[in-house]
Amino acid sequence: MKLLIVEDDQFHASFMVETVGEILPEVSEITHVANGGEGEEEAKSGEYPAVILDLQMPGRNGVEAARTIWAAHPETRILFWSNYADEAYLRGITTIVPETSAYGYVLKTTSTNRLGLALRAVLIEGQIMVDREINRYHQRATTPRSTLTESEFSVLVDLALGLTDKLIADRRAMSLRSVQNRLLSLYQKLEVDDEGGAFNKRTRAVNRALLTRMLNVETLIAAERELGPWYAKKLARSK
Amino acid sequence: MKLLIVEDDQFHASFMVETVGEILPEVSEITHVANGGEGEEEAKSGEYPAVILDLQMPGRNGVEAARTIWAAHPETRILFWSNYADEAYLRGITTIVPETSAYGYVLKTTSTNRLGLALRAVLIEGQIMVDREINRYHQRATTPRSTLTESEFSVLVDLALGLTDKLIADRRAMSLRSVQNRLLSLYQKLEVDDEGGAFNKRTRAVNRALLTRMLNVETLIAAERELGPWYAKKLARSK
DNA sequence: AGCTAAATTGCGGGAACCCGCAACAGGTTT
DNA sequence: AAACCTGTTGCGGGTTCCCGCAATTTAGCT
Repeated sequence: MKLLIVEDDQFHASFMVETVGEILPEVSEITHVANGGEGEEEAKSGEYPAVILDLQMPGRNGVEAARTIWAAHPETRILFWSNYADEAYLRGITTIVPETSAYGYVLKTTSTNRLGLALRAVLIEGQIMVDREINRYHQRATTPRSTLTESEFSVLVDLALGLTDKLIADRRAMSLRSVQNRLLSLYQKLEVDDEGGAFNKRTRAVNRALLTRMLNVETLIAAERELGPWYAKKLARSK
Repeated sequence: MKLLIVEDDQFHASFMVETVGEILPEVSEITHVANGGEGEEEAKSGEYPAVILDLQMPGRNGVEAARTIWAAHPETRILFWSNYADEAYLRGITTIVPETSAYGYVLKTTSTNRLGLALRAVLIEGQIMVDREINRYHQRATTPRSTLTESEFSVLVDLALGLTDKLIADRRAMSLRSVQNRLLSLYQKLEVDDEGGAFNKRTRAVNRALLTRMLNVETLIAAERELGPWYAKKLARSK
């Protein structure tokens, strides 16, 4: 079985190569590339039933790479690993993972034991496995900040891109007032409080989302790339 | 000579220990801790003339750790190393480095050669050394986006914290209109354009600053911690 | 001291934002 | 069928933001 490793940090890459060598005798050949673009290129061949993807990389990040890989080969099993337990990543992954495939998400700080377990479970057995450290964010109803719905999240992204209410309404195909309602519930869930005119709710919400790792810069970069074409088309349409 | 290494990634830490062992025979003893808080604690003893600090760490980050270390022992030589060439880090460092000391800033992706050079130059010779990849950001007048002044930057931080114009004016001790002038020049330098009502300049500016790495989340976390006490005092005052 | 460029502040108004109130639709429960 | 919960939309007005205009202060230079 051939395995593709996409990882820009050479120390982490060599550690991963070594670990896989020890734990997965099924793997006959390991290819290692150092960024998302090369990873997509390499995976295009369809020779890799299993891929390990770093999430934060210069250029195209892991989620974007996964999207194009899965678009061409939906059965590919992908193990993501990352420095951070950002909810934004998990959200990005779960919305693009195909039914037919398997994925995993482990932190780089996990023990070698748990990493080995994930390697086997996801890449060999085709299970879905998410590090409990990450999952913690996803479903703790105990905290005041509850999870966002899908539509709330997309409005949050647009907000963080710096769009006006009107343009968000346009993009997400809803009325202006609905957008503002979404924002209202966002403010509540992010615990954004006016405090008597001390805070600008709009930017404060972005701040809270970033600090709670509900949103991250990589996601914004990717979102910006998606916004570009849409906006250009809109301009052409309105002329 | 005793050396303190503060680094949360174990692979990077062991690589650094190894490299130092090879390149700096002057170092007789290496202590390694895994986060900023422990680093400050360890450095309090004053036994370390030289420190190597990772910048992004869970909990207290490298810039904050450096501040407390330098506050107690201003002659300490500190080499920062980081995954990212964020202008925000460099700005944070240059504003706190004491006259009597030396510092360096290298990327984790630099060659072992250059890293060795920096180790010797900064920790042994007491020079100041900044990776050219980072310095690039600092002083390229050629790009449309020119560098921010100190006061523009502080307004940018407050903006990203989600404060209103009024509160920024209060905090930075200037008039409301001045704050707005600062914002105006910020918008220009960050190339924030209204585009006929499509963008909210406020959030768009934060977005641009984050994507160009002029600002980063770690800086925001630190800024939030500074804001807290001031705001509490203000509330008490106004009562 | 005197002159000029740059920065600071006040004023005013148009636009966007924030949100309470209220009407309405679709789906679920009783 | 009636009550109910959730999500969408319009309207109105109070607030903040954005910025042109103009007067004033500060900083830098001769």
